[in-house]
Amino acid sequence: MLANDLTRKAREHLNSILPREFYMEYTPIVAKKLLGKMLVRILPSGNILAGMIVETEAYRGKDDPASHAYKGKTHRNTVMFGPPGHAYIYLIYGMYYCLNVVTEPEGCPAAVLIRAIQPLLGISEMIKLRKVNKLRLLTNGPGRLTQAMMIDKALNGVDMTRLGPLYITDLMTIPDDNIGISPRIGIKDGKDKLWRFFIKNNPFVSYSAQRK
DNA sequence: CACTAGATTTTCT
DNA sequence: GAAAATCTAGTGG
Repeated sequence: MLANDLTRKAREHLNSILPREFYMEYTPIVAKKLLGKMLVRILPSGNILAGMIVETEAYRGKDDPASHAYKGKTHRNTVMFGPPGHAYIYLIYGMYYCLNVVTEPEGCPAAVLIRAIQPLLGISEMIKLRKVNKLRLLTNGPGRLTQAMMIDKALNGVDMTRLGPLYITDLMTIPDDNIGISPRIGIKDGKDKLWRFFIKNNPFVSYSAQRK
């Protein structure tokens, strides 16, 4: 789709918020369904930032050794045990934040990590926040997109099914043919599970070698 | 483009 | 005290 058409479509869908039921299903299914949806961030200044989700990973509970919830509830992962549709945000490697959406019914710990987006609205603002000049490096990684959208622990627990500082809307549905699947990135255990999903050949997917 | 060392600090054992 | 769902900047092809 042409860049101009995408931008117009983004503006048209700013208020088509995904309902809580969207997140109730088995997490890998939700992770796949989130491709093509739009992450929207309203800054304290009122500026609107938005981008299409192009890469996700599913994390579950006690059947998933890669998950923060594998060994039960802790202070950090409490949100994962709560109702679906809320933001689970944590600090990784001492300096970057990762954004997840909680999935599956309350009490069943699980979430989808949003690994990359394609910038659509507020791009110049994102460039200021990230201090990079290359468009491709703006939001092609979990730590990068949170920096570009001013997302940190202050937003942990936010309900993303309501209008507010952070939410997700329906932009489009990606056909199965255009979806790539692989093991998750950056984990030690759980590499046998194929729970990473991405839009094939999209330049904003993290790691160029893993884009097909 | 491919590969990698080093940064940095919360979280849990 | 060790590990961590990462990124940047450096080297070399």
